[in-house]
Amino acid sequence: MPGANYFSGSFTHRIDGKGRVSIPARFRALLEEQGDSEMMVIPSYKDGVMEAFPRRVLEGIFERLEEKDPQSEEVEDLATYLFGGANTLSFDKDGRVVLSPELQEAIGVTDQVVFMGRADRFYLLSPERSREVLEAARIRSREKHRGALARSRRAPQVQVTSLPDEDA
Amino acid sequence: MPGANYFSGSFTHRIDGKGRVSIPARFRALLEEQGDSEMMVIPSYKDGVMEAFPRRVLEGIFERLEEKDPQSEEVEDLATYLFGGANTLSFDKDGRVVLSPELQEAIGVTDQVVFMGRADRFYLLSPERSREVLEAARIRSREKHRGALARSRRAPQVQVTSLPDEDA
DNA sequence: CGGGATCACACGGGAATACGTGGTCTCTCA
DNA sequence: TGAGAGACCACGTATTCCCGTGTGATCCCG
Repeated sequence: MPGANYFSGSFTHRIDGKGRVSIPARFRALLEEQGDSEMMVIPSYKDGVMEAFPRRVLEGIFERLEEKDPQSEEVEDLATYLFGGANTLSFDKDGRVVLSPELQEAIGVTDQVVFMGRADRFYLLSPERSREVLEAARIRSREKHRGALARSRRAPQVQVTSLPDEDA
Repeated sequence: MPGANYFSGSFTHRIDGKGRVSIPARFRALLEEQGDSEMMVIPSYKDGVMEAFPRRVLEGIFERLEEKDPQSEEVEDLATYLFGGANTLSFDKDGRVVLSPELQEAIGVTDQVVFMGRADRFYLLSPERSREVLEAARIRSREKHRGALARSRRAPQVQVTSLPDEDA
């Protein structure tokens, strides 16, 4: 898969007795493409969810904010949050990372984790939580953005596009 | 048909014991033209329907929205829905993808799938559902867009209206 | 205009490979 | 010396490759 730019898809993997999990091969490839054999993990503002980034992405987020407003309190807090709360998980030759007991507890997992792609990052969460998150996002997207998917760049002329959604 | 820009037509293909299906040659050609040997599949708002895109189209949808309003909750949700709910199906040298059992269940298929072109994307659904969707669209088209086809000089009527399968 | 040869494409199956998963062994550091 | 981390290995299943076959479509030439 040459040049996949984003993390996408959901993958459920097993945690072994030592707390190890395989990173989905596709995610791993993307991470390695971006540099190192590691990922940064910080707690999401969403409950029971951790966010994982390639280091560069995390640093990029910070740098962009800092440029805009170097000394603001907001940036201060963010820096503390990002770097203080971050965990660097480097993966071994087999492409696995170790989830510490604290990490596991934070997302309420014991023997399975879900890796859920989310554009330039991905989530780590429990299977149950993943269903909730996905379903909530789907419903809210549908309400607020009805047609967002339909409104594509090259709007077809004649065809069925502007039809009201059916399902019902 | 060199340079066809849109997915059009309906094709019913068989799912083999391993869950593989051949992508209609025309669709495949269009997909490869747009980049890689893969397609992104996400659940449609329509019930029992999956939507398939070239990856770039999906990414484009996201990027356009993100530019407009990077941190809004709506964009957050959409990103989660799009990327978390997506499946990347890359096709093999023979132009086939595998539909996971979950995918098959989501659209209620067991041994046959319909690929239904829809402009810049296409649908995956069961034969029965495809008839429903098509017929519903046809009827609503007629009500709301009465004359649309007649008015457009170049629009080939056949393409949109006919539509029993193009293949056998 | 017809009828045979050729080609493209959908489909099936066996073989090779990738990937997730479990275990062991060693090295390190307290 | 014991606990934990990391490297290394081993295995089974699932995915991908690769080749073969049939059938329908297309082309070609009489």
